[in-house]
Amino acid sequence: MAIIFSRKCELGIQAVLYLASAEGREVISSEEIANELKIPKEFISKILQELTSSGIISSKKGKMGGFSLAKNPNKIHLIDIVLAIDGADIFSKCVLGFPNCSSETPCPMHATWSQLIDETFKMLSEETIDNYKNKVLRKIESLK
Amino acid sequence: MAIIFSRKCELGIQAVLYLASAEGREVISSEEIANELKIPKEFISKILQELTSSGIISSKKGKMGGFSLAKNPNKIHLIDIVLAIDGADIFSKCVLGFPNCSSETPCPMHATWSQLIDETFKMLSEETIDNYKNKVLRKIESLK
DNA sequence: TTTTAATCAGATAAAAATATCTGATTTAAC
DNA sequence: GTTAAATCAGATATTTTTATCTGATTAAAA
Ligand code: SF4
Ligand code: SF4
Repeated sequence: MAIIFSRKCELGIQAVLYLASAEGREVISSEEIANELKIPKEFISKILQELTSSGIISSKKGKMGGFSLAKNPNKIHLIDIVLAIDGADIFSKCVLGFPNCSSETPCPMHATWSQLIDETFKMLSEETIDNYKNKVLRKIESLK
Repeated sequence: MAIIFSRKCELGIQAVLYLASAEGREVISSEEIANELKIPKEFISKILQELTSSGIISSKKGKMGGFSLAKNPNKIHLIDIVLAIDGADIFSKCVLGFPNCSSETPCPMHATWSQLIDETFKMLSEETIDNYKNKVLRKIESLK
């Protein structure tokens, strides 16, 4: 189903981007996020909880509660979300599924794949969600 | 669990590489492959069946039966195995999981990711299993 | 202070992926 | 021809991932 990120991670990124695009407003309810992203409220709630406990977003309980970014959008990198939800496995494990390969006698796939995944890691680490929010907002609007 | 290929696909690649490394012998039984790769015989059998029906390997039934490459190892590309088992989704679907994105108003992730996945596709298409077999055989031996 | 609307936390359900079982079929060797 | 060893095909079981439900807690507003 998912390409390289888990579904949870995909939706986590989408949700954080949506929060970023709603700058200026205090908090956004999980219901609004669910409606905008066209996914069940309960599922995104679970994901938002994970992101809250890892410090990327913050939540306000009670009536008029909701979620907001925990820090400035130019301080949040995509890699933060990926690591919080999916962990670091994709950046370290063998792409062919061999257990405990030390890459002492690397197979020919190793070099190319290492380079690709390193570039991916670099991209995710460099890009802040600040750079993304407006374009993705348009994307979300096109879902309506 | 798996990075970008499904577990089936990982094991499919491993199995084809093992067949390639056993050049000269007529057929290899699924049991031998299972033992060498340290995975259940029944699971690899299912995968070998899929690869047989997609024409990458061929099988010989009955006593003394087993599997062998269907063509010269320099004619089999890694992409053949990936497409046969996992299909083309990873090369075309949105990495953020947005449905039907036409990339008319691409988000900033699009360009970088497209490039990375295109390079992956290119690598898988260019590399034949002939290039891989010896190194991977060493890898398999190190599992013992 | 009571009501209401929201998150939170943990349990549960459903779906998908992964793995295993069973029996039929095929073919080599006796 | 019979037996034995292998694939083949489809059903079933297990595990993991994805999704949903339920009830408790929190805090704003009446
Ligand atoms: S060398 Fe090959 S088998 Fe080893 S970790 Fe790298 S890709 Fe995997
Ligand atoms: S533009 Fe962005 S949202 Fe659209 S397919 Fe590309 S990565 Fe996905």
